Amino acid sequence: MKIGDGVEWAIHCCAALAGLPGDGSLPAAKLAELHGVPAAYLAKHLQALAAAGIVQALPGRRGGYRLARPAEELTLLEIVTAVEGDEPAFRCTEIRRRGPCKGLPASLFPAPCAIASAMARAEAAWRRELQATSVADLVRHVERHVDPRVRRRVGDWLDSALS
Amino acid sequence: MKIGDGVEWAIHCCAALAGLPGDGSLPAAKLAELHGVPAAYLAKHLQALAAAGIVQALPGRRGGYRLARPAEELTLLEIVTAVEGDEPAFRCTEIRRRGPCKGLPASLFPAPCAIASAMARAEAAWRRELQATSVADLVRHVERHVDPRVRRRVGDWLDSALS
DNA sequence: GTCCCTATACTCGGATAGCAAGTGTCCGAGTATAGGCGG
DNA sequence: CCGCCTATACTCGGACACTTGCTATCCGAGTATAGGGAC
Repeated sequence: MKIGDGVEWAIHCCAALAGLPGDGSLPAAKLAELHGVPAAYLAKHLQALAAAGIVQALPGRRGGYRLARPAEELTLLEIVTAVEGDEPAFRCTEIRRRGPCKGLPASLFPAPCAIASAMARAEAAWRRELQATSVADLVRHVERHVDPRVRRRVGDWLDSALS
Repeated sequence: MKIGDGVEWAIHCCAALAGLPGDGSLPAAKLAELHGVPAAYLAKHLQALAAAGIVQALPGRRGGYRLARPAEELTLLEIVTAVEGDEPAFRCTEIRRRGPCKGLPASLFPAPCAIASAMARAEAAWRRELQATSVADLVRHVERHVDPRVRRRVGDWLDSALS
């Protein structure tokens, strides 16, 4: 089980966009430079975020990306789902119907497999926890717990990038 | 994010072994036939279960696998961890230190990244839920909610396999 | 009849190919901007 | 001086290679069993 790097990049990008002043936007190349990741590949994930309605792509010269909705309403679950897909990690292949039970009518297996149910419960708990954190929470955490010198460094870089 | 098929097979195998009478054992080939999966590949995952101390491999002619511990003490989390590995799905690559913050001393980043913390909380909730279900729970569920005709079919097959 | 020995057949275990999905990259379509031109 | 037009430069969007890890398979090492033979 492995979560792709794109998820981490996407969340960091959303947090950065949420920290921009006013309705400022940032192009993919700048977001990649800010996080030190390949620009072309990050663009791929930003497309996924745009398709999911999380960020808004502004075309043209001075274009870029900005959050499509307030950071307060944007949960980590939405970002993870947009990048990784919405199908569950565990997929029951109904192996209980294979082997000696092959050929038995499907009506004999009404309830879902107990294993699939348990795994689904676990994933639901995982999603619930991700939904409890919003991008605004991340921004607040940065404002409170990140060293001022780091914030200053990032702020200066953003000023030069936005000009 | 995707969980390999081997996890589903491993849990089904543990449930089947837990349902065996007395200290009976079942070889990998029979477990594969019972579940309709490739025997050689299932053997690979059974090795992982044996290495983790979940099942016990009995060598020799009449050998096979049996549970190494009581089904009541065996949780789904242990099985999933044994097959998929114990490293977390989300791994923070510390991209906050790259880009314009590159070169800043590491002492400026004492607390873990808020994103990594949130993802870790979600995974902890996932593990907690998996730990709440034991293999014995699965067996009980089968005894209560699975159609008697299905249980009969599997029981007959097991009798012929154990002889 | 009992014990021992040997050959066998079956088991697990690790080392070896194949494939799919994630990873990384590129170039083309489209648009807001900046400058130049005409009025 | 003001408005319009055009060329430009920058943006996003989708199509194209590559690498890692999961999927699938095989053959060799080891052992309990079954049978036969000697006592």
